[in-house]
Amino acid sequence: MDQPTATPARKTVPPSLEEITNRFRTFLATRKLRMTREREELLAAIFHAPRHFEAEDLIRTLKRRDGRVSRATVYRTLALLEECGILRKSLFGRNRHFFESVVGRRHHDHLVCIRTGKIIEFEDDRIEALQEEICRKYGFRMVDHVHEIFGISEEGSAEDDKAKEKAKT
Amino acid sequence: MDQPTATPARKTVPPSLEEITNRFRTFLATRKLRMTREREELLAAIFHAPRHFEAEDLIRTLKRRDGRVSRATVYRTLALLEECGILRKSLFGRNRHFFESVVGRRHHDHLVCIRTGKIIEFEDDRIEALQEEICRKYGFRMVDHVHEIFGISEEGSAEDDKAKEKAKT
DNA sequence: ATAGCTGCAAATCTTTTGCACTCTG
DNA sequence: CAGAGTGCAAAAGATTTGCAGCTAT
Repeated sequence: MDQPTATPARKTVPPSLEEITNRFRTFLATRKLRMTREREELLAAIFHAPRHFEAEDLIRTLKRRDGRVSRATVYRTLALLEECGILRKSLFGRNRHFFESVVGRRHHDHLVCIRTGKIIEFEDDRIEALQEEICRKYGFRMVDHVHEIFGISEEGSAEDDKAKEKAKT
Repeated sequence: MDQPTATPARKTVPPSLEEITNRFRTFLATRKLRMTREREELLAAIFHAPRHFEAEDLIRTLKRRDGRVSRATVYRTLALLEECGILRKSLFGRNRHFFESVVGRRHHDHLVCIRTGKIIEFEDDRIEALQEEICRKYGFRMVDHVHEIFGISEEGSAEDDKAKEKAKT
C-alpha cells in the first residue's frame, strides 16, 4: 500500500481573527449584507472556541458575556459562515452536529469516538481521489461530502475495560 | 488508477420477508424481547418500501392500513432493526435521515443529489481498505461509518438548466 | 432613509418518554 | 402471570420564523 500520494505535509497558515473578519466582511458585501456588532462577537467567540464545537456551546459562551447574542442570531450567522466557507458542519454522532473553522486549514475528515466524544482528524488524498473518480463514473458533480468514521478510540477502550471491572461487582 | 480491487461482482442473495422476520425473531429472543403483530407489520411495510425510505414514509404508509402502528412503535422498532443489523441509517441531506435494508446486500455508500433527491449507491473496496488503514494508524476500532457524497446528478444539472431558462423571462 | 439586523417568543420538525392498559412467552 | 410492548399525548432538543423595533450604509 504505497503507490499514490499518502499525505504530503503541505503548509497552511493559521489566519488571524482580523483576517477571518475581513473575509466575512467581503463575503457579506458581495451579498449586500452587513457586518454587525453581534456578528463580530460571534467571530471572536468562534476564534477562541475549541477546534470542534456545537452551536449550543457558542450560545452558552456568549450568554456569559455582556454583549449578548441571541440564539436566533447565532444560528442565522452560523449558516452564513458556512456558506462563506469559514465554517464546516460535521457529524457528531448520528444526530448531533459540530462546526469547525476551515480557513487556512486543509481538508480533512474525522474519526469520532462514540465513548469519549474525542475527535481525531485525518486526511487522505487517496480517498479524495477515489471519490472524484466515483463521481466522474456517475456523471455526478460533487458539492460536498461527509466522511465520518465512528468507533472506539484507545482511551475509549480503556474506559470500557474499567466499566467491565465494575460490572463484575 | 488500476492497482487494487475495484469492485468484483460478488453474489448476494435477496432475502425473503420470511427470512428477515426469522432473523429479527432470533435477535429478539436473544434479548428476551418479543415478536408482536406491530413488529411484523412494520417488517412487511419495510419489505415493500422503496430501497431508501424515511421514518415518516413508513408511518404514513402504515397509517393507511387497518392494523395501525403508532409513531412511537415505529421509531422504537426502527432502532431495534438497526441494532439487529437489518436496517442501516444514512444521511439524506445534512439533517434528514433515511433507512435502507441491508440483509443480503453488500456494503455500499451513497451519492445524494441535492436537486432531485436521487440516491445512487456506490461501493469501493479501495476506500474501505483505506479506512481500515487509517483506523489502524490511530488505534481506532471502527464500529460504523458514514460516507455520503452530496452533489448534483446529471438529471439535477438538467433541471438547473431549465430553471435558468425560465429565470431569463 | 431604508434595507438589513436583532431579540423574543412562538412555531416546526423529528424523535423520545411517561403512563395506563394490553398481550406474548 | 410477569415482563414486554403499545398508543397517546406530552416532552424534548435543535432549529427556524414572524414581527416590531433598532441600525449599518
